[in-house]
Parts: sequence; C-alpha cells; structure tokens
Amino acid sequence: MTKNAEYILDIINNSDSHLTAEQIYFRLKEKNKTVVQATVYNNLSSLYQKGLIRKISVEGYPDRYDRTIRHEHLVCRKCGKLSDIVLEDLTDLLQKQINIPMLSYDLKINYICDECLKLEKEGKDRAMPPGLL
Amino acid sequence: MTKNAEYILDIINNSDSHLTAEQIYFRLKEKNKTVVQATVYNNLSSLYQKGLIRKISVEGYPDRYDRTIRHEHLVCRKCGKLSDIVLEDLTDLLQKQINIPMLSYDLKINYICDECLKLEKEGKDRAMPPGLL
DNA sequence: GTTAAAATTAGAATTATTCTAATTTTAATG
DNA sequence: CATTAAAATTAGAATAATTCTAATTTTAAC
Repeated sequence: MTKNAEYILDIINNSDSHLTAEQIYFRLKEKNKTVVQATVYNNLSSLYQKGLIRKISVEGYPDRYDRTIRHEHLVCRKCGKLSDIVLEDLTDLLQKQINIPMLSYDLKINYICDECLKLEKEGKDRAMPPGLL
Repeated sequence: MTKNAEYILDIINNSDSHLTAEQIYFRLKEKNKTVVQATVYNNLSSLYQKGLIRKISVEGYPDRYDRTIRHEHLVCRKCGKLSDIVLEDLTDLLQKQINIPMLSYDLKINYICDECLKLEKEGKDRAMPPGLL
C-alpha cells in the first residue's frame, strides 16, 4: 500500500464522521502538499474495491467514506444528517432468508432528527438541501 | 397531481426495474413529446418528498427510483446489478433498538451475482463499471 | 541499474443534477 | 367567463462530483 493510500485509510479510520472525497482531500493535503483530487478518488476506489472502506450514498449529497466495522446509519430525511448507530448483527437472520451467500449489508434508517423535529413543531420549515426535496 | 407527475408515478409503479431519471424521461416522452429533463427531476423530487416513491443510490451509478412497497435490494458488488428481494419486515425489531421513531429503513444486501461468480471462476474478470472499482 | 509496473499529476471531459428566468398551464375567484 | 395568482414547465446555462487521458514520477523486481 502506498503512502497516500495509507494516509487516506488512516484519515477515514480515525475520523468520527463520514467524510466526502473532498474533505479527505483537504486532510490529506496536510500530509502531502502536492497531492491532487484524482489521487484521492483513485485511492478511495481501490480501497473500496479491496473492501477496506465503506462507501455511503445519502440522496442529495456526495458520496461519503466510512470505516468497515459493523454499524448502521441513521439518516434524517429532512436535513440529511447522517449518524452512526450500532444494532444487533442481522447477518444470520438475513442469510437464512436468502439462498445466495451475502458479503455484507448496509442498513439505513430514516428518521427526523431532533433539530428538524423542533423546527417542524415551531412551524418553521428548515431549508432543505436541494437533492433531498 | 399534474399529468406529468401522474405519468411518472405510473412509469415507476409499473416498471419491474429501478429506473434512472433519464430512463424515466425517455418513457415519459412517449406520452408527452415536449417534456424536458428538468421536469422529470422536478417531479421526481416532489414525488420523493411526498413519500410516493423511493430513491436508491447504488455506488457508481446515477440514482434510481423505485416503488414504495416494502422490499429490500440485492446489489452485486462486482457489476452493480440491482434486484429486489422480499424479506421479513424488520421494522419492529429495529424500532425496539432505537429510541427515536423511525420512518422507514433501506436495506441493501451485497453479494456477487451469478454471472459475476461464473466469470470469476473462469478466471476472467468482468470489466467493472468505473464507480464501483 | 535497468526495466517494467503502478501511482500520481494536471487538467480536460463527462455526467448527473440543479438553478434561473421566462413562459405556460392550472386552479380559484369575482 | 375573465382575471389573477400560484404552480408547473421549459430551455438552457451552471454547477459539482467524478472520471478520463496522457504525461510524468515513483516504486518494485530482476
């Protein structure tokens, strides 16, 4: 694994949140001033292909990259906020119901986050990011 | 609901597969020759917002639109093939584990489809769509 | 130390999607 | 109906994320 790939993996594994390629690019730049966006995309693709990172799409936002340790995601349907949640492992339960070997699963739970709920109650409606409308 | 919105909802509900905005646009054109892509996007957004359709993102592909009736998705990690699968309803099981009311959930199960498995065994490697690499 | 392979770079290109502003359609009202 | 306001549609430009191409650099293998 190259230096850049290692740095990127490190950035993702040590980040609390779900970074976009761009955010990763800015962080990587702190280590390697000459790096370029394409390199980040190349490395992310290859890390993803190797199964070393996860890729999450939330409608209306750029892709985000995440650690592979098992956890699910809560997605606010109003503002798109993404948060982690650890639930019981569903692998066995799911595997029993399908006849093909599964590699993994991605579960997103849609809800309305506290903030949006509050705004909703106040009658105000939070400006919604375009893609989510 | 406008004609276009109705047509679009109809196209989605009567399609076996998961259509992209572009595919929907082409089908809508058969009904309404003067329609334009922006209209399709506008309508899809508003249908989605109203909860009348689902939106699925598969990494490396444009967004796809789907019926709302409960079902999960199998995603081939090699070629991106998307297929429907009906599993037991997990709502209660999940709701028990989180303390916030959930609206719905989206479950994607990653696997390797028959074709890709076959190609893999033959040693050949299927050309992979760029985004999925 | 040479060669081949892989990674990186720069920047152009592409694609999906959104935005803007003008126009048309629809629905509601007097 | 005629008028008006609101919503939907259109055309096309704009944007943003990502990919591609080709040249260059780095790394690894012999």
